[in-house]
Amino acid sequence: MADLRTFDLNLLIAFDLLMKERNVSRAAEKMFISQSAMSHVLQRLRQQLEDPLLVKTPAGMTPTPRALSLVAPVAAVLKEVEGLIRAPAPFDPANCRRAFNLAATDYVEALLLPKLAPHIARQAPGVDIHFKRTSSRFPLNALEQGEIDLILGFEVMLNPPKHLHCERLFDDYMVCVARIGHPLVNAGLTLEDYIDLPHILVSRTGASTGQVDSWLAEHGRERRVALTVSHFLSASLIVAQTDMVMAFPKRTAEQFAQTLPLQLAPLPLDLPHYDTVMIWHPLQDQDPANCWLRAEIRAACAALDH
DNA sequence: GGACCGTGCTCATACGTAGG
DNA sequence: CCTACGTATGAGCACGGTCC
Repeated sequence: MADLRTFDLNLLIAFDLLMKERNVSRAAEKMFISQSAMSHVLQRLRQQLEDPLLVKTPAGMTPTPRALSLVAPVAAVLKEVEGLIRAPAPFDPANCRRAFNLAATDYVEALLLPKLAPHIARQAPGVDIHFKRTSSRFPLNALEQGEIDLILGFEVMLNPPKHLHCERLFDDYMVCVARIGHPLVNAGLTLEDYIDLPHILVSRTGASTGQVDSWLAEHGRERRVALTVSHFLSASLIVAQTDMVMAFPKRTAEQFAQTLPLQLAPLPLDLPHYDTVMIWHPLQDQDPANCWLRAEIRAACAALDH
């Protein structure tokens, strides 16, 4: 008996058909080859399996006991192989039990989760979502090893490697946030007014200057950062109770202003808009579960503007 | 890139058997 | 005995892989 390296597995398909048809010509037709070719195949099967397999009798081609004993196992093997090569079943969120790990900034988390979480809880009750805070270093290893399914954040900060898939989700820009009733902001904010105010800087990395300071430095100006904090939430609570102001992404500022006594005003400086992107590994591109989650995130982002 | 080799196909035909 | 049907066999060809 030959080993698998030399055994032509296509012979098993022919065997299956020959045993179903018990007729070389009809089996050949089913395999879209000539009768002669199928006869050659049968000859090879006989050599490989060291058994006549089908014997010509007055009743037609009659299987040997060895052939009969192989019918069920060969059919089972072929069915299994067919299952292996068939396209994967579409993702079924309603019956899926798994967890997704997303690396994201607190900005994305605060903005997206209120839209995303209720929808996922309804559509996919067995799916768990774990947001993990991104460090300043791009979590490439975690993404490549499958520990993280998606990365969400500002494109300009992440600067994703070219071989990864990167999709723009929405853009945003900075506004000035102050407490409701703030006298200067109420009156309309000039650059001079803005610079004179005490500022809160939100810095996850601990840096003492931000995008605003860079812009001011380019224009020969400077502001006073009176307080540096690491979270948007604590910054918002402080701004709501003091005359300090902060530069804040407009979308989250609007969100916080719904529950805190905060108002938004245009910044008296010209900062660029920035894109929030979704990044995934090419290995996950065709994965039905990952495709589904990306579609859910897209839908949640589309709902942000409504 | 060309020579060589193995594999699997088709074509033509031989062979075996059953039925008229 | 002839014919029809189904299977087996050998020659030739195309194709892909390996080696130099």
